[in-house]
Amino acid sequence: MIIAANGPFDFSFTYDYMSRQDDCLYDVSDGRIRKAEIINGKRVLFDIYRNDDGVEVEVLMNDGVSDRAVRDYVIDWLDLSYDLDDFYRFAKTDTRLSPVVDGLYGFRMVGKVSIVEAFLWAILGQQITKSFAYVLKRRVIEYFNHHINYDGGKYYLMPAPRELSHLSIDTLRGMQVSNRKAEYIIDIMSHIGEGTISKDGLLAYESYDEVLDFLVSFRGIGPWSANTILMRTLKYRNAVPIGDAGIKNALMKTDDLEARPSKPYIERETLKYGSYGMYATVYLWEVLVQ
DNA sequence: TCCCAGGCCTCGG
DNA sequence: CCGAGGCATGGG
Repeated sequence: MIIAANGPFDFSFTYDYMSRQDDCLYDVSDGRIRKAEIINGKRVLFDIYRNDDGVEVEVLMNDGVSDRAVRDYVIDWLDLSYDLDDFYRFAKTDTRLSPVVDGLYGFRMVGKVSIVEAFLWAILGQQITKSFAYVLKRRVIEYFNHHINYDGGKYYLMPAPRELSHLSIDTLRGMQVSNRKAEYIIDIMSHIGEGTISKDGLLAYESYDEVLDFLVSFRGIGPWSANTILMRTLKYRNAVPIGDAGIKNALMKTDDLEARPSKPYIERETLKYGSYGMYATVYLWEVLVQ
């Protein structure tokens, strides 16, 4: 199955980006990204890899997920439906973004389709280094040991929200998750398990402001966490995680600042990007890569 | 030792 | 509404 993008897409950037993460929910090797997932309640394992017309998907194991559902999943995951040229037209007019997008033609945001994963990551990722956050994520997911075995490999699946909400504080503390984060995870996952929070419910909101207010009403979800979810999962093109350490460092570099920029500075500079704020953020993060 | 990591909550003014 | 302090842990 071949999927074309709406505008430019270069799989090698997706591949490089994913290679730099230490995410236990996919494997990267030999030009392929392999992922196990539960779609519509059924397990599936598939590879994605470069194709001249976009990205090729090869299903390796399937409990009955339709091709259409796998296709929609990949489009969502790799953000293939977004009109990236529209962003580029804007970026070329901006002195800060113009050099940043140069050399990254066809780089797209890697999304998080699962809200369970998105909330878990938003909480675990707070304050600590990304590499440590990935260690914590791995510990939580490996604890449940849901996986698909294939060709000698083991491919992990996200646990269900109710499984996560039934974890004890002590179990999470044993994984070196902080006390407060443990509380947040258990609470949020019980909301997802009960349906108070659902992807459809979040997608049904009319405006950015409304869904942001709803998200930050939960303990443990602040502006940064809410905006990471708005970006990667709900695809709000104006979402920017103000206060993010990566944005601070990126702006310090692009704007040649002596010190780390203040929150008002970041807010002012990213707000003017409007509906391009999300992709501006995604590209600014890349200036910190080597 | 101190500061920073893909922050957030609580509390005192 | 705003700023300070605490939280957990690893790395420079």
